[in-house]
Amino acid sequence: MAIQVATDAVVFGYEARKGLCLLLIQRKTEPFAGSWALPGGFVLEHESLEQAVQRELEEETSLRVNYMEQLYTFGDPERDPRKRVISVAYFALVKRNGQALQASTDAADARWFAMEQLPALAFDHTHIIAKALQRLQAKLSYEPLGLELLDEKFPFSELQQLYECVLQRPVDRRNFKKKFMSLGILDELNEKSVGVGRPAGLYRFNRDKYNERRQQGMVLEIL
Amino acid sequence: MAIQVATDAVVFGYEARKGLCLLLIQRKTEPFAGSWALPGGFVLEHESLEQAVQRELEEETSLRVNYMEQLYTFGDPERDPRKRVISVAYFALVKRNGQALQASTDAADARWFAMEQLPALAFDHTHIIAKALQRLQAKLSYEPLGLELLDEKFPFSELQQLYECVLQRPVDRRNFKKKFMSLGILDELNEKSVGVGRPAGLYRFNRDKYNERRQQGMVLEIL
DNA sequence: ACAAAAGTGTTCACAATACACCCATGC
DNA sequence: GCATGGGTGTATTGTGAACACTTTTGT
Repeated sequence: MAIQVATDAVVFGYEARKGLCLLLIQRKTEPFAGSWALPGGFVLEHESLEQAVQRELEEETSLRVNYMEQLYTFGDPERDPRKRVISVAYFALVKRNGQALQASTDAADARWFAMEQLPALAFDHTHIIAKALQRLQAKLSYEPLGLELLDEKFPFSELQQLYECVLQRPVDRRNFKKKFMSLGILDELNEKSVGVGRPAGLYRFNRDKYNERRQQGMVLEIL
Repeated sequence: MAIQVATDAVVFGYEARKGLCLLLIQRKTEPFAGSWALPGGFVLEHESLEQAVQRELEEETSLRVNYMEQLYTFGDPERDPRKRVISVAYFALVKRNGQALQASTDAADARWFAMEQLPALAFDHTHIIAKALQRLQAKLSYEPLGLELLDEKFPFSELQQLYECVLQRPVDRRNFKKKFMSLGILDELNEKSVGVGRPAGLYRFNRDKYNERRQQGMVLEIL
């Protein structure tokens, strides 16, 4: 009997109200049927690892992600109680606006959970999530990953709140804006947000400028 | 037919004369028999991934490494011409002083190659090595990994040369020493090196102090 | 007019950089 | 005494951090 290869996706979303959220599915099948778990499943013979994660994610939640990278491979012989399975975990970010979740195929349900209110999880998924959160926090400081979590257009304060929420510490408004704007990857739009208080200018991520700077070997230290 | 799981080890060594070196083995078996490749092989049913890399490394080269961490998992369906194999690559550092290489079991030969003079390699190993080198360069800047490549006792200039060699740029002697010493993780010994020119003071890595600082959440930015 | 959130500049302290001369040993 | 590499300090510049008041809107 051979070793099986699976993938799991740690998918983060962000909402101003709930803060950082995580996408989980409820398992239909043993082991851990009924438990909440990361979306994922076995890799097919002829697909790449990336294709496998994306396929599983779509099958289980009908979701398309905005950013994805490999996180880590978990291979403890005891991580699956039934057989030997190693899992290549991926780390993903998604803009939540609009996209509805829709459980299907292998999942009984799919839901967003606030990071502070995660349910008990199957396998070693708590461990995987911890690693993903570390990665997110680390990368946020030197890559503009936060922009992958926000809507197309957003007020600057939302970006700041995202940073504060993920890094779990306050961020000075003026210093943050100064530094972030100096990266030259945000465009200010001629639109204002609505709501209570003074309307805020809206910004948009300029991916072209970003790629340009990257290619020039520019290091983007944000915090 | 299932997917197979293998591990590969990218093992770096350092020698003042040759600079950064890489450990390669010559394959005995198909595919790519006779080619040079990274040490590695299939994971057994009941061992962890780490155990697998270390076992393979010992079988093929009789070497024990000094530092090891997971690098990345390579899963392109075409990476092995015969069957589907995914490989979990590890990144390792070894102090070269003394330890003799000894090819055995699965390897026809095992040798250190200077990074600038690598032979043609089997599979996607060139790609794996490129990723490992990136990782080494990146980590060297914020973790004292260089110390895992040097002898127990070393003159400060050797550490500096190691950094210059890996990062491929000159480093100012005084600034480098100031910064590195301010980390408080090196002990100066009452011994001097011998050789041509003025004898140099010898230093030793104090792992206890290092772990202490880490636990205090200290960030070690080196360059 | 008041509550709520947005916008904006300056000062200060520390850290990174650049830089050149003298010292100890072996041959 | 000369060649080789080792050792050290200071001045300048740039960057990160701290900090408070005014503006715009809705109610």
